[in-house]
Formats: sequence, C-alpha cells, structure tokens
Amino acid sequence: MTTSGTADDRGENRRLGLHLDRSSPVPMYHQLAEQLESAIRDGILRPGETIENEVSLAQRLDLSRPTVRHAISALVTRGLLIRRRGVGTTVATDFLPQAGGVTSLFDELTVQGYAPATKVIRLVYGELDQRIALRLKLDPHTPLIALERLRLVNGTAVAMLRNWLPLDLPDLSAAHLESTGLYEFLGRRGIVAAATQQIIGSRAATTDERRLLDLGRSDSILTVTQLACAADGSTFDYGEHIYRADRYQFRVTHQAA
Amino acid sequence: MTTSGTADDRGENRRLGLHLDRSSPVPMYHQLAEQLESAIRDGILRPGETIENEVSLAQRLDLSRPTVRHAISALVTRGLLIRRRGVGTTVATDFLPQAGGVTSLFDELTVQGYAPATKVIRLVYGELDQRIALRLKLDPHTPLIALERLRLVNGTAVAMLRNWLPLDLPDLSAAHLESTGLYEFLGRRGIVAAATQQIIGSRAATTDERRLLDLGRSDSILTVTQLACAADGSTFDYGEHIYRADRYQFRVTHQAA
DNA sequence: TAGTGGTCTAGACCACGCA
DNA sequence: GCGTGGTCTAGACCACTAT
Repeated sequence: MTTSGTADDRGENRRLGLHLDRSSPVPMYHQLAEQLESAIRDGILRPGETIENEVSLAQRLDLSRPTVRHAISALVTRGLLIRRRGVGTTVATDFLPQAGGVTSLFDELTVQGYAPATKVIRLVYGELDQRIALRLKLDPHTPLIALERLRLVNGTAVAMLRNWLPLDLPDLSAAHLESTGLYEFLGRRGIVAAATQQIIGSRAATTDERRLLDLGRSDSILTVTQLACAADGSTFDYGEHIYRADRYQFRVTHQAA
Repeated sequence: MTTSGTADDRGENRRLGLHLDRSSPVPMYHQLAEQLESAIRDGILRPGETIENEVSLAQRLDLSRPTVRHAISALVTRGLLIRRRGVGTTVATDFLPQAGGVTSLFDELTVQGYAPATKVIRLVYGELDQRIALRLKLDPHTPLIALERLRLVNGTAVAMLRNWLPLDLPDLSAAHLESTGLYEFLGRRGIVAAATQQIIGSRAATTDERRLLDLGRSDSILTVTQLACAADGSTFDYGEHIYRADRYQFRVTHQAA
C-alpha cells in the first residue's frame, strides 16, 4: 500500500478517465480494463501510442501489479493492446476496431441504430426430428421446440433462422420472440450459453429460401450452423441460419500469443 | 514450499501424465496446461468430469495457486475446461474439439494427412494498385508484390488465393511458395503476424473463377478478405481468397466470460 | 457449513529489447 | 546497463453453490 498519489497522478488519472471505485462490487481489474478501453475508443489513447508501464500504473492507481496486469491482459486478448517484452505496451492499430472473437455486420448494424425486426414463421412444440436430435447429441426421440424466424432490416428480409431447442418453455410465444430475441428470452430463465460453436459455409439456396429472402439468380447465401452449450455441458440450442451474402459478413479477428 | 508429494500424489500425477520440469525454460503454467490438454485429448480426463480443485492441484504439484490458475485459465479460454464458482472445473463437452479461434476444414484436412498442394499462377514485383494499397492503409503508390495461387487437394483445386504484400522480398520465388507456404516463408525472415482480421462472406463466382475451380452452375464460393498486421502495427499482407463451399467451411468457437 | 472458484496483495527474480 | 514485460510465490479474504 502506497500513498494515494500525487497531484500529477490525479491529473493523469483524469486525462484517461481512470477512477476506481473500491466500494463497487465490480472487480478492480475489470473497472480498469473498461476505462482503458474507453480511453482507447475515445481516442485519448491513440493507436500506436505506448501506455504507461505496468509497475508505474499499479503504483499510481494504488493497485498491485498482478491486478493491473490482469486488466491489461484482458485488452490484449481482445486485441486492443499489444504487449512486447522489453519494449512496452502499445495501443493496437485501429484496423481491429472490434477485435476479439466474431462480430457480424448484423450486430454492428444494430449498434449503429438500424432497427432489425423479427417475424416468427413457425413455432411448434414437441416436434420430433432425429437428425436435429443427433446434432444436439440427444436421444433421437427427444421432443423439441422448432422455431423459424425471418430477420428484417428496414423491412427487407436479410436472414432466415431455424432453431431447435430440447427445452420445456410453455410461455415462449411469437410475441416474445419478435420483441426480445431468443437468447434474451432464455437468459431471463437462467439459460445462458457457456460456449457456442458456429460453422460458416455457403451453398445454393432452395427455391423456398429464394422466395423468403427475395433472392435473384446470382445472389449468394451464407449458412451458419450453430450449437449452444450450457455451463453443465448440456446442449440447449441447435440452429441452422442462412443470410443474404450481400447484407451480411462475418468478421473474425485473431491475436498472436 | 511443501514437501514434494506423497506416494498417492505421484500415482495421480502419473495417471494424468503430469510431470513438471523445473529446469526447463518452458513456463510451469504452460507445461501444466499442455499436459492437462493432452490428458483431455487422450480421454484420460473425460468430458464432463470434474478435475481436481486448484488449491489441491497446486499443493500436489508444488506450485502456487496463481500458477495453477494461469494454466487452467488458458484452457478455459480455449474452451477445453469450464470453471464454475462454488462448483468446480469440468472438462468441456467434446463438441468443441478445436475450441478457440477459427479453424478451417482445410487446416484439418492437412492435419489429417491429406496432402494439399499449391500452384503459383502469378507472381509480380512492384505492382501498383491503388485499391489494394488503401486496404493496406498505405500510400496509393506503394509498390506491391502481387501473388496468385491455386490450392489443390488430391489434385483438384479447392481455393484461389490472391495476396498483395508491400515488402521487398527479392528471393521470393514460385518454388518457395509451392513448397513452404507464404507465412512460413515470411516467418523465416522475421515477419510474423501479431494480429489478423478476416472477413468471411459469399458472392457469385466470376467466369474465370468458375473455370479455375471447376465450378458448376449451382456451386457456391466462400470469400475471405484478410489483413495481417505486424507487432509494430504495420500491415504487411492483404489477401482476397475464394474457396469452394463444398470443400471448405469455417468453424468459430466462442467461450462466455 | 464446507468447499469451490474469484479477486487481490506485495513483493521476487528472470528474459528480452534497446541504447 | 536499464527499463520493460514474463513468470512465480505464499499467502489473504470474498462470493457463490451445494448439502
């Protein structure tokens, strides 16, 4: 434990928007990571700029070095910072604006204020489908909720989503799905994905799919099959989704170890 | 520092293949992570099984808990283990065999012993291309190495790879590229990717592309545009790749925080 | 209540890059 | 040689889950 910092420290803290709330239940390393991220996104820390070294930062913020390191590691993993031994930690070049994992243009559209809408085409309880049950690694006779939705942006369909869930959700209604989204609905019932796997591919669209998405002769579709797995290892959702390729792309970023 | 373990400890260590070499330059947490991973992949630790808790594991291996935790965290990030507070750490369900980041079927084919081959179609030094230079975030008049390759598996073309590099590599030859691969060649010259971004999409193939990949009327292609960035933040490779969708898919896995 | 993971401390020494 | 990140220790206390 050191003193709580000099006047200069407090000035620098203000510049970067760093102010830790020790009474908050939010972990210190998380508060710090979030505030560093904000500083980067707001341009206070510029791409290529070297940030303060770990020891000094820890001292100034009255944290231990492992805690500061934990915060920085989180941002390194997500690609916002780059650490180099013997050199320092720098802000990544801005070509990785949403680094870390997969982002879809659709998510980004949503963030940017376009209003996506959902239309439920089919909602069936207790459907039996051996192929799907096997995908879910369940007994072939497991009853499933079958779900088919159309995703629209500005009134035009951009994706068709088919999902199957081996769950008992009597209060799942089309209205719910059109207003809140499937995963939000599940989350409110304590069902959260600990891990998901997606396989991205492409194939020719069927005539039904062409009609639903209003596809022309030369339009392409992207296919995504998805499996979601709860914390206890059980699978609770299998999805087969298709997207208009002219409206949807996947962005994948990777950081070296 | 505790004693070096009881006879029971040594037996359990042997079962899981855990044997740390303290004189090795490989970090302890990395050795432990690798050996736990092997135990999982070899089925010694089975999906769903709860592994030994962190404190006990640390004691038995004569490591500090943070070090053990570091090792486990690495596997959690890659999706092989799942941690739950108050419950324990369990081996993830096997539906995430290659968790962490993106894997392509092509890479997996390679691992499985299929021999992929490369054929260089075009290799030009000093090409000027304003569109590409902008993608690389460089001056539009930067001279580029332009490269076009065909990827074959068992003699049939499955992908066409176009790349542009703002580098001076006078000894880069078709022979090199057909025997070692582009990134291996670059790596030997100290050029390694600190971060890459890929955008996956789909579109109709051009007639040239149809001819090169021997595509039929209804065959689809996947497109991947790729940007690679060195540790200093400079971009050194821009690629536009197309793949036969019937031979190639992308697998993306995601772990919740 | 007992046991687990989650967070945090206050140091230590080492390996690497650069001047 | 000096400053940086990389690794590691030996604890501490808290929060959550299951019983």
